[in-house]
Formats: sequence, C-alpha cells, structure tokens
Amino acid sequence: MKLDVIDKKLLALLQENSRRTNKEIAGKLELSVTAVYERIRKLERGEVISKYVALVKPERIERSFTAFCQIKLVQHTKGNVTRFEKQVSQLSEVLEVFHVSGEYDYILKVMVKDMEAYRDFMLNKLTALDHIGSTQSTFVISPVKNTTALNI
Amino acid sequence: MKLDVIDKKLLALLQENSRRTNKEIAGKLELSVTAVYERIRKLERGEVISKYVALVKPERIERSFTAFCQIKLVQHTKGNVTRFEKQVSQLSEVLEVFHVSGEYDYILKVMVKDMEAYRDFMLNKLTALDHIGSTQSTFVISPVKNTTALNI
DNA sequence: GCTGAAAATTAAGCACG
DNA sequence: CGTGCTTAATTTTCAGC
Repeated sequence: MKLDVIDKKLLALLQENSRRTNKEIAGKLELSVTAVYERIRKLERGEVISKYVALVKPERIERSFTAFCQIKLVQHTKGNVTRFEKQVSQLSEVLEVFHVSGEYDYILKVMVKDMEAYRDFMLNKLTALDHIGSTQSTFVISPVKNTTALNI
Repeated sequence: MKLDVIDKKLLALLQENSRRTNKEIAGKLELSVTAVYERIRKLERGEVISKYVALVKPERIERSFTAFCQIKLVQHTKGNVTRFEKQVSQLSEVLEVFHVSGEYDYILKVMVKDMEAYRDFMLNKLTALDHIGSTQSTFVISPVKNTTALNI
C-alpha cells in the first residue's frame, strides 16, 4: 500500500493521539471530514493501522519495575523453541518477547511491582518453564524515552 | 487512586481496543452507559490512562528491522548524562531508551528498514553523539510477543 | 479521491435516588 | 456511585463532481 504525504501526517497524528476527531484532523490537514474518514478507513483496511489502544501508566497500577531478561535455551529443537515461546508468551508480567541474535536466544521485557515481585516472577514462573538454560537480568533505573509511534 | 474489579476489567478492554463504544463496554460489564462513561473519565483524570494511540504495523511502513543497542558512556558526569539522554531521545529511529543497571548504561530499542539502514543509523547518528564509549547490538530474529497492555 | 449535507450513532450533561 | 433522559457532537453514509 502506497502512502502519500497526507497519509503520513495522518498516521503521525493518530499515533500521538487516536482520540482526535475527524473534524480536528480535517482542520490540521486542510481536508474535508469525509476525506479524513476515508483515508483512515483505508489505513485500517490495509492494516497499516493495526489497532487502537489505551496506554496505562505503570506507576498507577503498581507495575513500575521494569527489567530486561535475557534467556538461553538448553536445546534448540523445534519443539522446545515452540513450547518455550508459547509458555513465556502466556506470562502476564512479560510484555515483550523477542527471539534475537547473539549470546542469548531471547530478550524479554518484564514489568512488575518491585524487585521482590521480580524475584518471585523469576523463581516461580520463568525458571519453572522447560528448557531454560541460563538467564541474565538487567534492571531499568529510569525510563528515558518510551514511545509506540513510528516516525514515517 | 483505588481501582475496583470493574475498573480493572474496563482497563483491560480499553488496552485491547480503545475504539469500543461505551455502549459495547456497558454490555460487557453489565453497567449503564453513563456509569462506563464516568469511570473512564475518572481513569483519565486520575492519569491511570495516559493516552490513546493508534498502533502502526512496522512492516507496512518499512520499519521491520528491530535491534536492541546497549551503550556505555565514557564519563558519567551529570551534564554528559543529561546531554546524551536528550540527544538520543530525539532520534526518530529510537523508540525506547532505558537507563539500566549492569555492564552497559543504556538499552535502546531501534526500529529501521533493514540492516543497511541500521548500519547507517549507527555510523551517522548514534556514534555521532557525544560521550559514547562502546556499543553492542543485538538483532531481533523474530518478535514473539509484543503488547502494550498491562494485566491488572 | 474529494466535497457537502443528511442520517445514524455515540458522547456528554443534567436531574435524581 | 449509580440510572435514565435529553441535548450536543461525531461518525458514517450517500449523491454528485
């Protein structure tokens, strides 16, 4: 799907705040409300926009503690990999899982209440999974930037 | 701010899809439309919900290549740290920056078109910043899970 | 693909238990 | 805190260019 300059501006606006009205966007882009409406529909149907979500402040719900956890598997058979990925994806503390290159096989972003909760997560949930070789945790001291918006 | 069970269900619904109508939510939670409306307003004013955003599929806009870049600073004076954080936050390829514990000082999540674009980013943008000591890149082979929703 | 106006749906405000 | 009613605003559809 081809995106023109207007589409890109539109995506920037919606990535920043998806509750803008079509009228407001129409004003900013100097288009009619219907034109904005149709462009948005096109971006949704073309799956450029995958979804609309509300973002919750972690500190307001006791999930301020963020850690990156790198994981090595013991054996990389297809079955093991699939099973591990499925199991780890089901853990609610784990927001992101990436299969990566390098010394470790996976990087996880984990968000919990505090260090104690993290310890509990590691002991009772993560290392309870099958096929985990070794892990290495890196703790976030402070989040400097954290956006979901891709600049186009 | 105290959240009851209904608030938590409401947050789960809005984190999954923020375009649900109050009517639809009211049906799911067995409340009136106005009650849903007021609860959402309260969550917004109490800054439990920080914002509403559209999520864009990276592969549809040529940003499929994701890397984690770990960075060590040469000198940790307050001025250096502040300046580095400000500069790195301005790079559009960098979606996330975390000051972290451990061997490296920062973890960046970088999204670009491909490996070539990453090389270009490293050579011309990142290592052009002041005070960077060493870096280490880890490349995403495949994203296994990637959600913005915090389970409450 | 855009415009402008009409129709349908939703959000916001108000009186009240 | 909740409900139900009323009004305002927005989204969605449609004919026409």
